[in-house]
Amino acid sequence: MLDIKYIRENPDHVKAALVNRQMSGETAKIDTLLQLDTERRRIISEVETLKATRNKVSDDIAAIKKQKGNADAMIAEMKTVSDTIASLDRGLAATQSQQEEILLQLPNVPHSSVPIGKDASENTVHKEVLTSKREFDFAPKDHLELGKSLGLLDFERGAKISGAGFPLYMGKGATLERALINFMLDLHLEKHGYTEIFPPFFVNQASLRGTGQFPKFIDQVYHIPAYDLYAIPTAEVPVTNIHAGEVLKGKDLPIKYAAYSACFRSEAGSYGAGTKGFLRVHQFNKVEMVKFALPETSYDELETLVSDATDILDALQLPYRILLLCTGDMSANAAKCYDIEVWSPAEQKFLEASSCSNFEDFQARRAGIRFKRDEKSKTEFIHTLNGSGLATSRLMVALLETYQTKDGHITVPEVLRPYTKFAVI
RNA sequence: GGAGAGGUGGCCGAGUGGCUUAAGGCAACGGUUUGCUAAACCGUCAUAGUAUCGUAAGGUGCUAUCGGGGGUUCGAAUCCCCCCCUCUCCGCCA
Repeated sequence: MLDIKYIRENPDHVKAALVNRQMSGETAKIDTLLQLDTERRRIISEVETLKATRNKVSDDIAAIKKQKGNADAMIAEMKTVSDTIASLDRGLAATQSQQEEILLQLPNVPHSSVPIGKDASENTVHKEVLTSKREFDFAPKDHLELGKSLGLLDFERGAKISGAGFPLYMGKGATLERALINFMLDLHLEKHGYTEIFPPFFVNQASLRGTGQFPKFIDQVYHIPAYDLYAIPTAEVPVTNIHAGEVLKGKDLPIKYAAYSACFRSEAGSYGAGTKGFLRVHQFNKVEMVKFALPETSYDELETLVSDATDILDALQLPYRILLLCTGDMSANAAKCYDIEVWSPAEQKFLEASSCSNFEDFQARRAGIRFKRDEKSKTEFIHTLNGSGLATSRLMVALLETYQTKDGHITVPEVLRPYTKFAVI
């Protein structure tokens, strides 16, 4: 959420951000917002003057009554004042909720280092690491074929149990998945200094609002009406909200959390191309990294977040590239975002395995996450960042395909063997 | 699911309609005293909104906030209703 004061003082900058995000149709909302803001402040000024009067006169009434005097006329007068206050307060609440509704829908302002572009075609390649890219002397099988022939993955039975898009891992496939999760968590804890979190997988609406999935992206989230709970689309939601409504100490920053969770996404409206197997699923596993950082260091923290994620791919010796997303392709909550894509030999294309973003104070303002530099200083909003490190689904695709042998088996990468306890599948 | 007890500032805790601008204590911070530490004493000690002064840091006024929301009243931490959370007991249960 953007600061209404910032919008009031920089309306053209905010409108330009919308245009750069290919949302030029939304710029009129800024004018509406500013009108509501003027109206809101006008009512506040009027109603607070009346409240000050009422508070003053109520004290006078108390004093008169204490001396057994008659205050009937003042009471009658204050009754009409109170009625006016009630009426103004209703108008204020209506104006505020309209303003809030627009504010919650507005996207973040992209950082100045983000390239302006209309869509994914204008993302720029930030870095490519293809040293481990493998030349096959046979036609590589895809992950579906490998998963089926080796008995690792059973999408048909997953569909029988739950529906399409709910993967079922079996035997060494399940073990390999668990090994990947443990390997990634251990690396982040031991080498990168993150604190492990195991969060709830269901959250309330306030948490989704805090990280920005509600209201704009709520159609992507599974909802259980009977309990009014939402299945987390990413551990970002529960982990970022750990500190919702809190004032953190400057000396504790940055705070770095790493969390495994299952992730649930309805992927409404995205059936069709590129949906087979793991390429698009409703449930997947992910290790998520979340940082709470000082505003002046958050962009440095973004760079290390990306390298923390790619360390996994380097260790697994999988080829990948890092994209810097342009204004038109970046998600609404982010100020700057890198995608990490891992190479699929069978698909002959890069698959998104991670998204690392700096939200600046966008989520912090929604979730009320602040900090004080020291005892004396005023509270400021913190900067939040998060990135997958990594999602196992696309990683599993790349891993199975890259490590397949000519006779249809899988060589387990060295770093995973302590976890799998087997070297070949 | 049933019954009961609770939720007050960073923490503890008083507060049954106006005398509370939320008592008192602890912790923290600044200072005085002090050979050093400790103690004592003095002071500071919320958050947000809004208006205003200031180049700014910040100051000042007003308003709101005692788990959340609504109601009664001239006036609510206090009375009423709904909800959330915590604890105790009972029941059920993977």
